[in-house]
Amino acid sequence: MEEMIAGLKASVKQFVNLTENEEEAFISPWSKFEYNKNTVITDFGQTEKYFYYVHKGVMRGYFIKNGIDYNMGFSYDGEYSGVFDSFLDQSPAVWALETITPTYGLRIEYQALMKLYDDHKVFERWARLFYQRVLVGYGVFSRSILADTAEEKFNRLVKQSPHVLQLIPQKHLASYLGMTPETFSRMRKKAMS
Amino acid sequence: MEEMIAGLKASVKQFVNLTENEEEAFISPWSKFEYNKNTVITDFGQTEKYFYYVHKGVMRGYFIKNGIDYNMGFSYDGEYSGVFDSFLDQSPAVWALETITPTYGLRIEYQALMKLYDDHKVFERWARLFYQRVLVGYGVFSRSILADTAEEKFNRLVKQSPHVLQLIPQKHLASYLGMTPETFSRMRKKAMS
DNA sequence: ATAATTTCTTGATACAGATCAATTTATGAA
DNA sequence: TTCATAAATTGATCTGTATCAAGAAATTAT
Repeated sequence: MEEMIAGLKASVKQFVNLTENEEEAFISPWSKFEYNKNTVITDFGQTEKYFYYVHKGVMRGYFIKNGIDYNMGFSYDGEYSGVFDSFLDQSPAVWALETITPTYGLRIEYQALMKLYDDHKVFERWARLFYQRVLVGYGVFSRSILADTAEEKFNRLVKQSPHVLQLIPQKHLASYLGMTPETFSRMRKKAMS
Repeated sequence: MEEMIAGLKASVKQFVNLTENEEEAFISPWSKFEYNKNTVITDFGQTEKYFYYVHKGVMRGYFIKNGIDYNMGFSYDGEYSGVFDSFLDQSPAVWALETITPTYGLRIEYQALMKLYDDHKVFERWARLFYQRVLVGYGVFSRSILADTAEEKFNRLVKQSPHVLQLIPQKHLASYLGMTPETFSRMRKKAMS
């Protein structure tokens, strides 16, 4: 538990510095969560209740169209997670969240986070900076999706996050890159030779 | 000028309420800008100096790969614009911004905006809420790019923003949707019949 | 361990959308 | 207006990736 809290604090301090008071106010509303692998955390149509800090594990955000499963992104150790859009305006989720590996960490409820924003300016800033960073990541991703071939997308993934090839089933990585598992497998073979 | 300021105020008030003091502090650092059509505002490699409020006109964000021009998005009347990632960490732009139509509005310099954030909590909140909304939009866009056919993407665009077909050259809309101008034209023909 | 299920690989074929090319239409300038 | 340039259309062809299919490898459950 102490280790998780230390991790959460460290993640916040990437963005802002906290006084002792602020640190205490920040930590107290978070509670522990833990899920087995392949467990749906937030399903389609549910309203996202929590904002997650993933201490250990991997989650995937995904949606389904015509029975096909599309991954929008993944959350790893030390990152934040949750169905953002549903959480932000407390509306039904149009995409879902589930674990890929056993996952545990800390989470905070909507009202408690709103109270943090209300009570302390520094958390507004933290959130602004965090969302800004997510936005930059989305930009990188959408430029790749728009302009790169399957081979380029595969090579970029391997270069930027080689570890995910062991962590995440290839079918999920494939849909994340906008290709079929078959094409992903072929690109993998090609890259090795 | 007064009309533009009113527009800027209205755009802020979509997200937060301002006291008279805050309103005054907010408005004063913005200055007018105006560009002809097809004018590069921020080029690749430049550092984005401004955050823009587009009062009237259309801008496009784009990048070039292998000599091909890809549009990442557009800004219309009453919206914010700028090369966000470059602006946020004051680093060289990896995508560029230019006008499509004659465009004018208001803009604020990086340091002045940082000062607003420092001085008034409400502007941190405004920015947080604004970036959150942009993020939701990105999600919609990337789900469409990942899972929709050319025909579906075209139909979605027409349904959601029919006016852009008159405003923006088809070649730009085509690349935004991840297809060639030829395919865009064919989808257009198909949709009419 | 062994069976059952799922994931991954590999080959053959199909097709949506890209590319190439030639007109037509629209936009802008002199 | 008329000319020049750029954008859009349309047809013919090509190709990267999807789809279909079947076997191999890896996981998971009993």
